[in-house]
Amino acid sequence: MRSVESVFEIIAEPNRRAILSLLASSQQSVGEIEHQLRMTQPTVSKHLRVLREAGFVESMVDAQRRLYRLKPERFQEVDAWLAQFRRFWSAHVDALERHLDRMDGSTPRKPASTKKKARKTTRPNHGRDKGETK
Amino acid sequence: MRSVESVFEIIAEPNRRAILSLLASSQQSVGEIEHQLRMTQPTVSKHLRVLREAGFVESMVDAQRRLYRLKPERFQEVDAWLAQFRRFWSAHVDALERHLDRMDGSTPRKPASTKKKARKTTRPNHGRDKGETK
DNA sequence: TCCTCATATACTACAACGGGAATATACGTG
DNA sequence: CACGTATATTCCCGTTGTAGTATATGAGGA
Repeated sequence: MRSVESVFEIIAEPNRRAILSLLASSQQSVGEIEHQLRMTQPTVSKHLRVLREAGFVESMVDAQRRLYRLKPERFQEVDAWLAQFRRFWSAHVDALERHLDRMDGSTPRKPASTKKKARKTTRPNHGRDKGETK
Repeated sequence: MRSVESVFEIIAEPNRRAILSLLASSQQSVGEIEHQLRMTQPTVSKHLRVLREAGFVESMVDAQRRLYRLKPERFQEVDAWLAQFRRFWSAHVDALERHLDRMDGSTPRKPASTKKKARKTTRPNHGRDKGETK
C-alpha cells in the first residue's frame, strides 16, 4: 500500500485528473462519474480509492451510493510546490489578481451551480516555439 | 518516444522535481546536479533529457559542459490546471496576496490595482472530516 | 594525434501501474 | 429473505518507467 504517495504521482494519471475536474463542478456518485467519463465501474472505483486515500476527495454515503467531493488540502500542496517557480513567470501577476477578485464570492452549499463564465482566464500559453531537444 | 507527455507525468518523478528545484536557484551543469543530488550521471542525464524534451528546461553549451536552466512555460500549465480548484481553498486567500506583494517588485510596469480588498473569510466547510476510507 | 573529462545513449532487468473480467459486499425493496 | 442496484475488491496480464552498468560521442589540452 503506497500510502505515502506524493501529490504529483496521484495527479499524474489522466483519468484521475478527469475525475477531479468533474468533481470540481459538483459532487458526483460513482455511477455518474462512470457514465460521464466513459470509464468502467471498477476503474472509477479504483481511481476513487487512490484519490480518497491520498486525501483529494472524500465520500458520503447516500443509500447504496457514495457521493464523492473534493477536499482542498492536497491541491494546496501542488500550489506550494509551484510557488518556488512563480518568479519565472511573474509577467502574469494580474492574472493572479483577477483570481482574488473571483474568489471572495460566496461558497455555494447546494448544487445551485450558477455556472457563469466569469472573465477570461489566463491563456495557458503553450508557446510552441523553438525546439531545442538537441 | 513519448513526446506528448503531460506536464503532470513529468513532474511526478521525485528526482525530476529535485532537479527542477535545484535549477530554481540557479542554472547548473550536469555534474553539479549529479553531485548535489547524489544521483548517478546517467540518471541525471536521462531525467534532464525528459525535462528538456518536455520544455521544462533548456541547455546551453559551455565547453564540454552543458548548463541547464528552467523554462517557465510548462509550469504555467500546472498553474492553469490548478486554477479550477482554487475556489476550494479560498480560506487562504491572503497567502496569495502575500504572493502578489512579493512579486510586484520584480515585475514590469503594472499600475497595479490596490491589492487590499475586503476579505470575508468564507469558510468553505472542508473542515473536520477525516474518517471515511471505507 | 592521443588522452581525459563531461555528457549522452544503449541495453537489460525489475517493479509498479492501469485495465478488464469476475466476484464480493452493502443497501433498499418487494 | 430473495433480488436488483450500486460500489468495492481481487486476480491476472500487458505496458511503461526507472535504475544500473557499460559504452559511445564530443570537446579541450598535451
